[in-house]
Amino acid sequence: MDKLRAMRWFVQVVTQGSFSKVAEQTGVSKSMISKQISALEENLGARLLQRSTRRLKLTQTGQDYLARCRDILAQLDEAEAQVQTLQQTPKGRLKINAAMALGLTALAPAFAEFMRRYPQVELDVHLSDESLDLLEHNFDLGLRVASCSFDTGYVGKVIAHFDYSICASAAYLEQHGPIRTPDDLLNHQCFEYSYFRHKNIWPVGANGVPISGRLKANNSVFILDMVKQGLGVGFIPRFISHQALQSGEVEEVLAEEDKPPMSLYALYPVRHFAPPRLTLFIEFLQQWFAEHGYG
Amino acid sequence: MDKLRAMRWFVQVVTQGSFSKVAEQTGVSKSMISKQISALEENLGARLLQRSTRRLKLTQTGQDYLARCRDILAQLDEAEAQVQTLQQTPKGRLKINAAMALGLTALAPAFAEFMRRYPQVELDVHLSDESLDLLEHNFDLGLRVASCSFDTGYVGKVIAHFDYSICASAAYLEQHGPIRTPDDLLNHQCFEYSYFRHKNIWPVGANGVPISGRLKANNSVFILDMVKQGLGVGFIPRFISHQALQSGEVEEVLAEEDKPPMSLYALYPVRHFAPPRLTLFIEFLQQWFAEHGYG
DNA sequence: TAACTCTATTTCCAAATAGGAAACAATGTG
DNA sequence: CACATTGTTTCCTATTTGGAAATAGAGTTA
Repeated sequence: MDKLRAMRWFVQVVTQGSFSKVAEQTGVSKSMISKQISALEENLGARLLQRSTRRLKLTQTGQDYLARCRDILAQLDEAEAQVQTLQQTPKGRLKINAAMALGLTALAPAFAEFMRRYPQVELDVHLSDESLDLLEHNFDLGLRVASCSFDTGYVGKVIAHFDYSICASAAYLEQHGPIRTPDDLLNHQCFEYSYFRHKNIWPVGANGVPISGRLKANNSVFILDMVKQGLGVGFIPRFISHQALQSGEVEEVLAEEDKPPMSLYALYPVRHFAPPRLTLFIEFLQQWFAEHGYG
Repeated sequence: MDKLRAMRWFVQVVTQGSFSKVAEQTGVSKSMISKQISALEENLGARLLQRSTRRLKLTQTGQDYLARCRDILAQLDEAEAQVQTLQQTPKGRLKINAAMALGLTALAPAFAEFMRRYPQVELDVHLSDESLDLLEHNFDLGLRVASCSFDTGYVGKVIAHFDYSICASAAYLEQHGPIRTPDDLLNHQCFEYSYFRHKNIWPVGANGVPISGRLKANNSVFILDMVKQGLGVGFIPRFISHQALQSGEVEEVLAEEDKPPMSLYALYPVRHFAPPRLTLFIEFLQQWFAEHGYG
């Protein structure tokens, strides 16, 4: 029996409060979790969890053992991190969470380059826009833009700086007239991004401009696509619009106006020793973005 | 792969300096040890041992990892000991070393009683008269009589007190005459015990008596058997002669004379937390011998 | 109270793995 | 230069693992 794995699962079961959740997250069947926890209890000669079908509760013994498990597992990770530091050969898996649009645009080429350079490191990338608890889902790293509400127990580090771009297609501009000052936006189809901090006020000009339009969406890539098709104007992070601007599919307007800066943050758990592959990855990202003009 | 077991084996391999020795002691094939150590290295992505067919040498990484392994494994044992302390249900295996004669006589009934009372505890008893290194062979407990040269890293505790008896068979005494004073021994067939501290001087009377006889042996049980068969007189620990004296097979002579006392020592490794089954076992022995008149 | 839903557990079976015997390779020894 | 000893590899079987599905149990809702 793989006792270490059982211990890891035990810790997860307690933090998740459910066998099934752990099974789902870990990618094994719940029968496995059940069997292994039982085997662990059998092996220890003690019941760790008081189970009912609806609720799990740590026994006194389980409480004590849990703390020791956490400690032991942390030390084990530390030992392996140390080995890899000595070996200079980053290995293992990184479980990464990133916002959907970010992953589909700015991160993809950077990740690809990393994977080419370090063939021993495996990536487990979860793209999602829901802000889920990194700790509970055992993410090694979270990548978020301009989010300052960091999970407790995580460290935030700035990886890159982005800015916004206001985009429209040439066809659209020709049809609806040019945009030369912020106030011109008042008469245009301006698309609202659902999660945008300032809602329907675009932060350009002295006091911002209240915009309106027929489309509101929760995904900037989708909005960009609508812009490409000449349906309106978008306030779009440059890392998303970059390619379309290069290719001429869309044009930037009000480029000279000041727009609020954004930062890409790396969030990772506070640990005594972070595994080398993690620090390596973060440093790699930082350098990659610097080299691509997003320093 | 059972990484914990691999780590244990790795530590053992280093202390023993050999795969084969560990295989023999652990009771698995050497191919297993080899495979598991290799798997551990593979898993870590680092070589731990520099091997030649004749010599093993820790790599720098191995040295670091070894220390952490020791630490982690100790903590794991501690955690499990703690669980069992909370549960009050001693479980697991005790690997015990004891002198041959001791095991065959005094210890056997005590061990049997222990096994009846605590069915969850397994015993792995090694009887041998060679004084081997308890630590290197991973013994939880050593039982030795009057030995004060404790291994380093072990704690010694007195379990019981024995005395000697001078024995002869009724037939022998009838044939060779009675033994009423220490000096009478000079004219008798007195058997010498090879490992006896005082060699051929029996410590009775004012200055001891130099004895001689046709038999010298390194096993008191064997000597007792010779005594039973009427071949001579033996200076025999009472825990060995006890039964024969009770049954009348042999008779005690010079019972009133002072003889040097012996102590039964329990030797066990110094640990932060000894497993409950070990402290339980030692306390049990102590009590058992007290109840049987050897306090 | 009954149907329902979401748990953990058990059962059963196919697939993977563990683990030993023996052949093999390599290195220090006499 | 044989020899003895040690770690590795190979090959094969017995065991174990682990998932799908059935089962069982407890809270929730109609």
